[in-house]
Amino acid sequence: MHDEMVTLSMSPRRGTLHQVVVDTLGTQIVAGAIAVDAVLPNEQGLCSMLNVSRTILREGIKTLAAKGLVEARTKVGTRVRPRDEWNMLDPDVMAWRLLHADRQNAASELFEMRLIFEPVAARIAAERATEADLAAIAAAAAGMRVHSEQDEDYIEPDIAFHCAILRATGNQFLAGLGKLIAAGLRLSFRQSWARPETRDRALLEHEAVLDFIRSGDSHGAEEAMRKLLRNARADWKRVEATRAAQAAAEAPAGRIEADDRAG
Amino acid sequence: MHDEMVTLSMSPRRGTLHQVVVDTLGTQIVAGAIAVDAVLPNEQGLCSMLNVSRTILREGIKTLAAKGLVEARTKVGTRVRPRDEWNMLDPDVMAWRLLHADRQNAASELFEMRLIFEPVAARIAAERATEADLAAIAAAAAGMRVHSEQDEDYIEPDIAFHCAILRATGNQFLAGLGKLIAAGLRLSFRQSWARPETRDRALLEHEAVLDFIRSGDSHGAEEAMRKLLRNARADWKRVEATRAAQAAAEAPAGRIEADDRAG
DNA sequence: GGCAGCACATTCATCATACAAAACTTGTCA
DNA sequence: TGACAAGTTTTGTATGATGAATGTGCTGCC
Repeated sequence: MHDEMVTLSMSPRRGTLHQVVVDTLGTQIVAGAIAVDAVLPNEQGLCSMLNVSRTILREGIKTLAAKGLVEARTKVGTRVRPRDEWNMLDPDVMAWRLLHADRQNAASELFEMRLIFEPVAARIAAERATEADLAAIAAAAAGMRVHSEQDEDYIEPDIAFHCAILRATGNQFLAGLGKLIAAGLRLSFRQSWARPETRDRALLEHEAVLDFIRSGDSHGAEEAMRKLLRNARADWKRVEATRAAQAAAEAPAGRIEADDRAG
Repeated sequence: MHDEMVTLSMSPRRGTLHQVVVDTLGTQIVAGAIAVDAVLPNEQGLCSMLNVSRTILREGIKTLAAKGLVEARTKVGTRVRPRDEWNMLDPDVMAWRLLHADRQNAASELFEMRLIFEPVAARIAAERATEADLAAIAAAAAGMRVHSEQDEDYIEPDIAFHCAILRATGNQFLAGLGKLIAAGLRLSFRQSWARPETRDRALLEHEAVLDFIRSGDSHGAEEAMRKLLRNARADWKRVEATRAAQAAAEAPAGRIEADDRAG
């Protein structure tokens, strides 16, 4: 029937068996290890591959179907849907892209998205934010300042800051994008602020956005957020380039393998 | 334990039992008939309410969990998650909002989203669109012109037009927004172009966007798309106001009920 | 030889039952 | 009064059986 073997590299990640099934299959599909339009092995086959019962397998398939990755049809089997149909805005799908495949593209596209809507969101927040919204944004900024020394705890208030602004727009679709940003920051942009001076600059930029929003200066808030994101993207690109250079130096794929510890 | 009874108004919609479970529970949750933070009846209870086996019920719950609506935990039961956690960008969740609850808010927020993203997408498309992208956009515009007489067939090429532009950006997150727009247009904005002159104007506006993109005029494309969407939103608001007035006239909730057939 | 219609086989859809594990509650004991 | 342990409730997991749908191939007719 289908020539290409589908082999699954088991990776028992999180707790429940359900999660293992979803993560394993989701990762493989997003990474392209199971090609688009390919038919998965039938239920019995998948059960023995993953060492789970049919109950669990089917629940996992239903979870993937809910995210648009697969479609089960009687007699024909469970087929991977075309990429256009995937719910790219689903946090899990994005996480699979960021973690196991397509990392650079996904991160770059996420920055492009953020540059489109976050400045506008900051502008709207400056116009509409309630006292409670302002308090939430201010609290997040304060949290960033408190944790600006240790880079580990720095990220959560950063996420909270951006989510609070999105929520302050009152638009639930915009607020929903916060989950994408959170996943992106947690999974991919940690290393961006490894350097203290980067964190310091980012902190000031965040506080500037807060001030503009608090004073109701919508244009200022928009521009401040745009500047913040442009700089964050530049930081990320620099780190990414460094990493790529290191990777190229460490694993030259059979080419010259000396010369890499020069100044 | 929890005082508030959870009663389910059965509504066997689409084909499979799984769909019935997901639609029924999803609708009730989004509509607020099952409150946030409420615990659903246990599996046995839900099974008898919905007349399905535990297998099907659990698969449905897993689908809802994949969209962030509920969370099942041993011993504590299946709880409706806070609204912030819902995947508002999931097409199904948005469809439930548009169809059964919160229609005006959802539609209005969707227009705000579109006004943020689509003009920029048109600009990017003008810069990056490949020949294939241009062909797809042009074909959709042609389809609109062909079907500009019958308002039924008008909507699909309209959807295709906007999706093609989003896809032409090469950004898969932006492309993912296409599914939201498609659902919104299909479910909520049909009546906007009931009048032929509205369709004619919209057609010209779409063709203008196409021309700007084709000629690589990114600024022009952005502005043309913005104008298109502003007008579409104005149309929708007018129709919505008319509908609201009619509803108020027809069901005056015990007030005066004559005087409504005056010129 | 080609095409239409029918039987078949495969696959998911659904159901029923049983046991395991987890967590909140309660009761007991120090 | 506190902590610890047992019990009960709920979801998690496994298994086997039956039903429905559909692609495939065969058969027979034209």
